[in-house]
Amino acid sequence: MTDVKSGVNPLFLREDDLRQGIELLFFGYRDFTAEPDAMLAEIGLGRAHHRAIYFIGRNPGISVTDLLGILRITKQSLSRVLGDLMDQGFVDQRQGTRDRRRRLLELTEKGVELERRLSENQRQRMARAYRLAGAEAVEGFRRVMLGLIDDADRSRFPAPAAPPRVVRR
Amino acid sequence: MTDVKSGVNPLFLREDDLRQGIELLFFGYRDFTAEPDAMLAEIGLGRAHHRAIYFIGRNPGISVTDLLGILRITKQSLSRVLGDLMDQGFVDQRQGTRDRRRRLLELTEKGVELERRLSENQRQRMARAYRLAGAEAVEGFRRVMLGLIDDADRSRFPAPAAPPRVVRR
DNA sequence: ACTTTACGTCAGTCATGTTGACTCGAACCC
DNA sequence: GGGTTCGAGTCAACATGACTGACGTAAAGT
Repeated sequence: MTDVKSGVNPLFLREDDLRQGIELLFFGYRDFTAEPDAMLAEIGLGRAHHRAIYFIGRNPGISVTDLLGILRITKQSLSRVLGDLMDQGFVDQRQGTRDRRRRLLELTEKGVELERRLSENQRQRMARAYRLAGAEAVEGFRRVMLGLIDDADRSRFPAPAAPPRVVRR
Repeated sequence: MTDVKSGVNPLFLREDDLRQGIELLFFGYRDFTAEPDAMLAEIGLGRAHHRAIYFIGRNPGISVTDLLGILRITKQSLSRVLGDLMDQGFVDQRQGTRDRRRRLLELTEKGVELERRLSENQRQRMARAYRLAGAEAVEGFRRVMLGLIDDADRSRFPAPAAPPRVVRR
């Protein structure tokens, strides 16, 4: 598949459209994470801590194994991150009742506050993008991103009850 | 999970819609990079090398400074990466003619081949997502992603050539 | 002539990931 | 009851990709 630029692609998609998608993802992700990264650096934490805090906040009482499944890193890596977060009082563990082997993770009040500060930045950036693009575009964004995600994780995103709506100010 | 999301959001968008966007980006990026990362690991390179190769291929003759501007990393970091790529014969440098301080970067034939292999995977994933989502969704994806990107880099993405769909408001 | 720019390099540090091996206690199964 | 699997944690060693800071050199700009 050599680059016959304006030629017909068997997928009906032009090479440049695909490349543009790749680049949008690169630049989008880069800019999406830059500001929270800077905030985290100030308190000696990194992006990995943000991810852990985010998903614990999103799934209170999640087990270590389930969190590993989301993050797709090794338990040794996560262990270091969780250790930092627990030492600094952002995260608490409690033993599972039904299965006492499980350590269920929760944000402390301090953790909730940090999560809010970090994600607020990203929510605002996302909100700005949604507002600029319009409601219809948001649904398109959702559909394309879903297509990029492995089947295994697609189920984390149920179809919206009502289409994500942009509320006029 | 117990999502006790308190009622009113100071933003104009529902909290959950924004969170879903954040998560789509996280999972999408994670899955988008996983396979090329695995290929790179086999030849002792990493994601940083892929990024350099990609943008050199995309901008043949780009200067080191310009590449730094795209990647937003330090010259020391890029230097290591470029060194690896030049040692292994994926990238060539030539001196600028107008400005002889500049080192203009280009992929060798071997570099082009590697870039093709790596990005082919991502192009196919992107093509699949585009096909599943449909043409209209692709435009929406483009618009939302653009909104996530810092103003400074927005200009890298000119409006699509085909239907210059003017959206007001 | 002086300053700035483009690039490179040396040296040290940090964050985040990896493999592999091992322990411990709880749960599961025959 | 006993053996095995599972969830979690730990120790050790290592790779990668980022960072800061300092310094050097050559070319271009003023």
